Amino acid sequence: MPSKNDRADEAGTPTKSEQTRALILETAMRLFQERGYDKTTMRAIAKEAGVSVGNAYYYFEGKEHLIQGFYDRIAAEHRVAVREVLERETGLEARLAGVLEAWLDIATPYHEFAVQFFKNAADPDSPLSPFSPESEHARQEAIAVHKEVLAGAKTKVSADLRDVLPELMWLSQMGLVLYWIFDRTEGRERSYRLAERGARLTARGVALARFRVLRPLVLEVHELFTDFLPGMTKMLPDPGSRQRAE
Amino acid sequence: MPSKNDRADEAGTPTKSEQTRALILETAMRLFQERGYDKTTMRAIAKEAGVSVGNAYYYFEGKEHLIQGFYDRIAAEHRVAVREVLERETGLEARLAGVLEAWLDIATPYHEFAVQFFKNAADPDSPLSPFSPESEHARQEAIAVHKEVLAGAKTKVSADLRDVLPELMWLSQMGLVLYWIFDRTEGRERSYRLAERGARLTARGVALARFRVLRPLVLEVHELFTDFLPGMTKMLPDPGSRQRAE
DNA sequence: CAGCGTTTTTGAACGCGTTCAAGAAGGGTG
DNA sequence: CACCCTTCTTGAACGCGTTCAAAAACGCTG
Repeated sequence: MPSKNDRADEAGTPTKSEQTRALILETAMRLFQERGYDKTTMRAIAKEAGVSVGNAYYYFEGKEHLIQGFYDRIAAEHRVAVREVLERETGLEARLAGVLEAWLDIATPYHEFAVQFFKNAADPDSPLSPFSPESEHARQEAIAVHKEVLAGAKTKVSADLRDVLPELMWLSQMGLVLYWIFDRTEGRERSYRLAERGARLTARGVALARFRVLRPLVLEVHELFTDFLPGMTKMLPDPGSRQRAE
Repeated sequence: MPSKNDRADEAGTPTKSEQTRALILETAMRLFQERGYDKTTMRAIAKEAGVSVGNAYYYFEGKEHLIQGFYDRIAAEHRVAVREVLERETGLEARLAGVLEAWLDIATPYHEFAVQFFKNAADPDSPLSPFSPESEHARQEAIAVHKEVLAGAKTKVSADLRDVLPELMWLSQMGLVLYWIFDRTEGRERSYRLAERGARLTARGVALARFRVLRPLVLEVHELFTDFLPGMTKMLPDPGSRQRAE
């Protein structure tokens, strides 16, 4: 493993080790873009980067782990794009739609790899899954975006929903991503429409949540998600924790 | 490819070819159960079945395709179990919950392979995906179950919803399956609770759908799904666009 | 039965992801 | 500098899924 105590200096000069690691990662991402994931072999990556195959495995646990680079890149670009949207918009619907559409915009060039991405997401044991403990940080950041979407909106949100809604919105964003992966329409047109519609639906749902008739339904939703959402993040690896809420 | 015109006789004596095919499939499924998917090699399957590796590839396109057997098996068992439930129950909630819980019961022994399953589901190009054209038949059958759940229930269902609801219910069943795959609790306890809660939520949602305030929301949901659900099944393959890498 | 096209079967060979034992570089310490 | 310990690098070798050219078995027709 790369050493833990190298003079990394937080944004100082990168170590030799760090340079090698970065070189391998960048080469891999370039080749993935050029040839696609499957057609890019570990041997080719190593050769192109001027290192040995074994060396690539010294820095990365396996081929799949090299796509983490895309994940980080998209997340970073999304954070920037989101800032602009949230400074501009004040309505809940517009804010949510903006966030979702920004994601679609940014992810466009990577649509091809998204499948590979998702194959990992499908494996609960993979550290690359969005539900894995290793992704906890990224997941929390993504949820934080939705907290801000909600917090900055003029729309009043019922107290019941305020806690769970961001996680719910993140989950439905994952749903959108899933749809997008399967979307073969020109320019992912349908995904954009789904984002727009989904945002509208969410906004209207939130607006309606204060009506009396909806009380039981809102409660139901609330219970469902407080019960199962935190469970989702916690139920995976976890040494000996049992359920709490009834 | 195995010949198309063998004297299969619809439930008559199986051809030699069919026997070999079945032998390979059964051997594979047995070994998958005994050792798990990854630890079962194609060589081992062939050896155990007393055929050559190449022969296995003559009947099945690849290793993944051998898990289709589980898919069919679960579906068949589920149809039987569902019939009992639907004869017994009359309330929408109980019917839906029964159907979902029956699925969980039946799928229990296969939880281990579910991941593999889902990795295929994640690939839009894989014929094993529940969204693929090849799965059309199985999907329609599954949706038909939900149509019956709805049709046989005493609960009145608003006309708007009647058309899309079965597909929606199927989709949320897929969601449950996803949750179940990730569920590591003892006896998949949480999945059962999610099924129960989900059924309750659905039933209450349907019951409330006739209130006036909800008009716009219901319409929204309706439009969303008529727009995107049939699209989902139709947008994938398309006539001319077979491209599949060579 | 001989001849011939089709279906089925074979197993060596290929390409790829991954592992690992062995060696090279680096960097302290006396 | 000589020593040793850690970090890094190497590439041959392994196991597996998959392919394919060639052989065998089958089934039909004259």
